[in-house]
Amino acid sequence: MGRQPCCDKVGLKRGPWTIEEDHKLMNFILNNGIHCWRSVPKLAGLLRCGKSCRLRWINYLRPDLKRGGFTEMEEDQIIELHSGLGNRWSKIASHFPGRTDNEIKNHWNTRIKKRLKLLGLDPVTHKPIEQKENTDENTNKTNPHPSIFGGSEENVEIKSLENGGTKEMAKTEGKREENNKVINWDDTSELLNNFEMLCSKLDLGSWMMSQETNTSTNSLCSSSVSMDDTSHLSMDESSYLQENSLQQWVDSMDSILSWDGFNPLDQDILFLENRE
DNA sequence: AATATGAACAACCGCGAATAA
DNA sequence: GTTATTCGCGGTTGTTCATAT
Repeated sequence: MGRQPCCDKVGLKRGPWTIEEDHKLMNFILNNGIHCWRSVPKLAGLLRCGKSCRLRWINYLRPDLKRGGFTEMEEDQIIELHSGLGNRWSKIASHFPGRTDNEIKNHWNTRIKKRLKLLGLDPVTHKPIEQKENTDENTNKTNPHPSIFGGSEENVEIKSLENGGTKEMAKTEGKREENNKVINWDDTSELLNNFEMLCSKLDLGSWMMSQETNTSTNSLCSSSVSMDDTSHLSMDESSYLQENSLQQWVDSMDSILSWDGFNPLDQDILFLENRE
């Protein structure tokens, strides 16, 4: 007898998320927080499994996500961390606030790996490929994870790929099409950035803190969020600003994400109104 | 213009760890 | 201590888009 599936998959939706689903999940989590992923889809009115909701939130909807291509500095740091940590992507991601383990893993597999190969380096061992067979036995005894930044021979300056990041940026900032409905992703990105900006000044810290309290052992995301910026606000100020900016953001998201035939989530709006 | 190929990234799957009962 | 449940992680696959032929 094998392991039971994480959820009853009968009647559950799979594949790419629609804007409406994103909207529902985002609204639910911002209003209620996360207590149990398994119950999230049911309570949020989604035909998805909890695992799928968690992944979508962590990798795509989290307000503190940093989008866009990786900088040269970030790439170098990833390579260095990988040489020491190996494929522990969540550990690596914890060094990059706003980046997800999935994002870093994808970037590694599609770009950095190739770069290292072009430079004659083994992406797994970070050692020169030619000398791998000859030196494996000796080097493994002394240094199992030699960094490419270590010895003079291996101290290779890693340059970004030609046009690095530009394609990704173009893609991210371009149009996003789902279910034959096209929206301008610029607007949503901008909105998320605005919210992030608001959060950094005012409220995200409080929200995250409430999540930490609520979820105790459940970590909300891989990356850590600084609480320092919220410390100067009194509780009243902070919660007032939090509710207002959150309301503004949710309202803005309503207008951006809405399309013909899309019904606003009355329940969620009602919930927000009742909080004031 | 049509087709093939490759790159990038979102999403899924299965496993192990942590926790609850 | 054992079993069941849930979560998080890493590997992998599927889909979309851009570019080459």
